[in-house]
Amino acid sequence: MYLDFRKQVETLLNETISHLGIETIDLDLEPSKHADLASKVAFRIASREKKDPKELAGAIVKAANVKKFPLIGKMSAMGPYININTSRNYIEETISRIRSEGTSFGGGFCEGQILLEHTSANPNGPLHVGHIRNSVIGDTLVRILRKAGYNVETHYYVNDMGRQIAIVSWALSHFEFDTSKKSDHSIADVYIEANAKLGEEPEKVMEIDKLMQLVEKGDEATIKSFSEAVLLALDGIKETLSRMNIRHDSFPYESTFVRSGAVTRIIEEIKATGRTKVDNGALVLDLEDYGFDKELVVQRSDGTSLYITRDLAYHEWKGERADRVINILGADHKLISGQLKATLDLLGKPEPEVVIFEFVSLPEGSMSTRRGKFISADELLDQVEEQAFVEVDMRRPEMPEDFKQKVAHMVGIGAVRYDVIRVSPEKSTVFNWKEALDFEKQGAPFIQYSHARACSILNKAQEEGIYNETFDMEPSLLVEDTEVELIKKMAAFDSIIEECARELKPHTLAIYARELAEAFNQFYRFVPVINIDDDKLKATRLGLVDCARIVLAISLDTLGIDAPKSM
RNA sequence: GAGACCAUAGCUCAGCUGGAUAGAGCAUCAGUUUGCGGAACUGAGGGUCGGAGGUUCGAAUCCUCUUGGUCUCACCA
Repeated sequence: MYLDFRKQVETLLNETISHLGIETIDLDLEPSKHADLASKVAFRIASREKKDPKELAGAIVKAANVKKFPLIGKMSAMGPYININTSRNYIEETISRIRSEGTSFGGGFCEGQILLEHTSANPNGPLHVGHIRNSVIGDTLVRILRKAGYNVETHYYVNDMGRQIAIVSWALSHFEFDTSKKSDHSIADVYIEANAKLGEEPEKVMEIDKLMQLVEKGDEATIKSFSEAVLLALDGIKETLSRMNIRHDSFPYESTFVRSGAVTRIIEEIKATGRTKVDNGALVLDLEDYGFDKELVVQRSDGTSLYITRDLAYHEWKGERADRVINILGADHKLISGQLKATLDLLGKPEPEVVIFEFVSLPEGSMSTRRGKFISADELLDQVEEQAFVEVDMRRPEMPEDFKQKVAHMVGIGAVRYDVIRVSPEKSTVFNWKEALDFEKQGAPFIQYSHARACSILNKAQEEGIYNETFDMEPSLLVEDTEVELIKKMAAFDSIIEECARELKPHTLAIYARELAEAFNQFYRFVPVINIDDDKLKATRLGLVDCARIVLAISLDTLGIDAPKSM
């Protein structure tokens, strides 16, 4: 809704400025605390034409034909700033749209095909608390982009032929596999054991190299043993992801690009650029003019492919199938993804948009699956749900066990997801048990609570027969400050989605959802809803509660957090 | 050693392409209608925006230097 208002303001200002005989220029619009939208365009014109910005702002406001635009209310100049407010019509239109559009409110303004890859952790163990930052950022972006209107396909790119997997496969034939545990955890056990062994007896590394060559050549037995190892880990990983409301549409395997011949083809293309040479038997590519000092190794001296080469083939494939290709990657991939983009550019192929997130480390240092130094996602989720159960039990002791468990799950997962997504990806963090288990009052539970509260109010009203979705509302009766604030907040939802989708910054939505919940709580605190005599006003306010319920539910859903009807 | 990213209130963080008195939450302190879910609401205190220069009418935001942290610099992924 806010996007429509903004568009009208843009049209109005452009018309007005050109009417004044001034060349069009960046309108420099921004939301402001002084108005629903503010323009700094007077500064821009002033510096170009050596005029007084205050006078210009005044002149523009005076010349503007506001009446033509139904969503625009008051427009005024405050010094050099032009402040624009929404109209009463905007408020009432917002209400009627939420009621008619329901859960599709606030989205659907973009179109196109997107391929988004996230998580893609090596199948050599369970997801740990660092990996889930990738998963949560990725999945939230997927939900945001879908809400915006894109058709999004999600990928988990599976490394099924790298060195790590060769080690896992080797480990499975040398060490005991514990079938009593979740399979991804048992894979980690043998992987850690194998790495320790290889450290003690370096001559065994040759056996790993041998396995890699066999796989690359297409040796059936080796391929089968690799893929068994991968599936064991992947099954466990999928289970963890699904616990966090995350699922991928497809799991492309690295090996398919080797077997299809795509890797060989792309190596030929790279050679054809004339920028490669053979160094100690390995094929290397010069990317110095892209700012990379060191040459990029594209093929090993024994002829086997490398991660980067397979990834190039994968990206070529992705680029042919989508308008936007997005990857969520950890900070350790900064350099390699830069090299990947440079190489794709060199080959004239579309480059992916890369979202990099910084690492989550432990107080004692960085995490490592290989060394067994990590906190698994499963462990975190178990602990958090357990703590959430304690909280529910404390507040709703009379409720049955399965209710408490269900709520504890929703609240626990919500808390973890919210905690990850509220921080912008470029901040590195240190994992801390005490903080992880502390249910921040204004985090996910706060938003979920607001939703449950709205549901419960409506439920009560329906039982008493004083409200249902078809009741007539009279939006003109909604004039209290807290009511208007709540409505404006709901109206802004589309602009938040638009911004998150454009800049790939999901944390803004987390903040928004919290503010929306806050606006609802304030409204409900200050304005009587059920306990009033005026039936029309009562139905109207209940209708507003219903709208808030809808937008809270959409917001939570877009964050991948369950919206409980009661908690 | 080189490069990239980060540094804002006691703690965790917002702050969009430089622009109107630097914002939230947590924590602390003080309060709240016999009124609808108190996992709620109101208010207060708390900041040399790591440091030093510079560009600009204007800098938390841009440039340079500097300090501290994270990540990277493999024929690993």
